[in-house]
Amino acid sequence: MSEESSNAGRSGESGVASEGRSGAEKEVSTSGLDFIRTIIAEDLASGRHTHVVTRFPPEPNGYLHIGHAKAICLNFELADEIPNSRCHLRFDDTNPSTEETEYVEGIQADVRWLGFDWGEHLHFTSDYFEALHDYAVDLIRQGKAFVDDQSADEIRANQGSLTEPGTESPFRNRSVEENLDLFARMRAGEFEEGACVLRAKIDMASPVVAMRDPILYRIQKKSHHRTGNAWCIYPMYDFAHCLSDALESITHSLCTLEFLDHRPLYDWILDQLSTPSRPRQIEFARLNVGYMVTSKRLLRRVVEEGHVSGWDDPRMPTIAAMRRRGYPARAIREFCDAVGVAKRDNLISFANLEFHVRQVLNREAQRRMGILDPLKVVIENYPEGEEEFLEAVNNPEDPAAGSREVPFSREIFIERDDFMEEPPRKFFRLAPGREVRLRYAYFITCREVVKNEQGEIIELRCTYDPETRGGDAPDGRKVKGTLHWVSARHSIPAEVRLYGTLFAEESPDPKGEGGLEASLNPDSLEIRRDGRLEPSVAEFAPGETIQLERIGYFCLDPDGSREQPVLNRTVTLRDTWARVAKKEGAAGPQGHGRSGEPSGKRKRKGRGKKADPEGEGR
RNA sequence: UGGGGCGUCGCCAAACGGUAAGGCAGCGGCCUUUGGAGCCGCCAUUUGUAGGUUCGAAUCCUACCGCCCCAACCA
Repeated sequence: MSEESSNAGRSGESGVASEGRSGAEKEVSTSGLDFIRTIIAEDLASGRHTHVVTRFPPEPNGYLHIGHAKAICLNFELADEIPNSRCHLRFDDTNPSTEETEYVEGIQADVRWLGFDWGEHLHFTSDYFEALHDYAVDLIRQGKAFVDDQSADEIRANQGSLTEPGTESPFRNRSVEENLDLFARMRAGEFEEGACVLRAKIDMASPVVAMRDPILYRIQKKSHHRTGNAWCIYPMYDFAHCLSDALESITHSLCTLEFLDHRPLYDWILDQLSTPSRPRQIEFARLNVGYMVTSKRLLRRVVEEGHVSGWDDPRMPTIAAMRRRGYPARAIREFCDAVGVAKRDNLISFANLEFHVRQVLNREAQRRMGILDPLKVVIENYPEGEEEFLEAVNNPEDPAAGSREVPFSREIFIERDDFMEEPPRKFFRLAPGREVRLRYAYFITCREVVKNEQGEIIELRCTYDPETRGGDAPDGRKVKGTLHWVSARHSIPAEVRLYGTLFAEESPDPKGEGGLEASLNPDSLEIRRDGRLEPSVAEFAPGETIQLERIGYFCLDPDGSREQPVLNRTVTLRDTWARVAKKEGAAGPQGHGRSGEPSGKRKRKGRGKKADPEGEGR
């Protein structure tokens, strides 16, 4: 319990202000603050607290997802905003049958990657097992807890229903001595799993089901990932969580709405026991994002049933997956900030997340050229065997990013859907007889279309204007379109993975007809194996994200090599042409390698989701 | 049907009795060597509904309607 050291030092121990400081309520401006920050501002103004201690308390039974990201940002940012405050990372490891070390490591990596630091305050509920046990004994001594020999079925049957009160256990009135003895023997391993449990003695007739003599301890003869076989009784969430908060001097214990009903129990337990501090639980609405699902149970199924390659498959809504896909940590943070904190159910559009991803990538990602679906172009009047290097800006949004040289030669590749034999209105790209600009290179004019026996276009014959080197015509003539390209001879091959949404509908219903299987988007992954990239892409390391001009942002995947990079499409560029083409009704090209884009159906029967059985907020 | 929470623009979200911020999406336009980015403009006479209080109501009161959560020895 040496939890009293604040990162920033010199703050009041439990966060509660010393007497003299409190006094008259100061007026604080809370305008524009979310309700949690409002509460905190008032606590600070009234002198109730001098600083804040929050915590992010994941259970190590799976990887963190976008929903956790919101809780992480909220808790850690609060600690950053308020002087002398801190945020703990606490693993809520009270259930040895589902928890593993693999997850505690993954979770730490994810939180760190998101940009947060818990300093000295890495904690485990399992560190408090002894203290928790002593608190339980205290409760028994007070006559407020008892050992119940009923079976799980009996306990359930006697619990009553939502409209009917439960009935008291026949073991409810055992003496303190007997309970003490029985609990000691539970701990000593004398009973089998399920033989008995420790229950609080509260009120079987309470309209709040959580208050009907809730179970505090159960027997589990399982090895725990940290305590090994030291224990065979493990505390339940409701008992462990509030006390762990109190032991760590947490001031504001933020969790998701499904724990609202548990608050009376949270408070009851703390009211019965003498703890070093008195935390306050505050509930907020969990984050829901379109086409994503945030239930560790479900995500685990998606992984285990092989619908994706793993927890970090770029289609997953996990933090590890978003990292692999190329979502910048900053984008996720800005997204969470923008979404806000409130108590109403929500479903944030996937487009909103993508907006934040594009926003930071636009500022930070270097530009390169690459072709997803190559169409060969021969520039007839360009000397055979010749090559030259053209200067290209690395990031127009960031002059400091400098420039590079891109090789040019007689044979190049352009994007297949940058050419149309019979261009519709408003199609500004290449067409027979039309002149366009090759980015950073020359104006070219299409002279001839070469087809195979099947009538498929296999090559374009063009001419270039040597006067337009770099992309400007000395005579001032303009072109409507600028195309990206790659020198055939110099380019390197690439595999490009295009991702659509993992789920088919904005508000997936894996519990409905067809189950999980039917709710998945069958087109969530499209692999392009014929990609060609300008050679300098080889210089990027796995994990780095670049923009392929006019196409989108792509992250180098660890599966690739320098010789043959593998690119994960992070997000497409906004594609005005796709919208125009659609509006024009033209069956024109759909843009560059679109696949499985959200179709925009917003089916939802009611808002919000069934609570994650492993809700992320606590 | 017991208890609890929540209803403000298509999606988020401010407004705390003084006359509906902002973001996303969308729609126009400008600009552009990325149909990207950027810039400009438009986008709730009305806050689930119906009453009431008040000079004045999204904010207070009443009733109704709707959505979500709670009956794991999970968290």
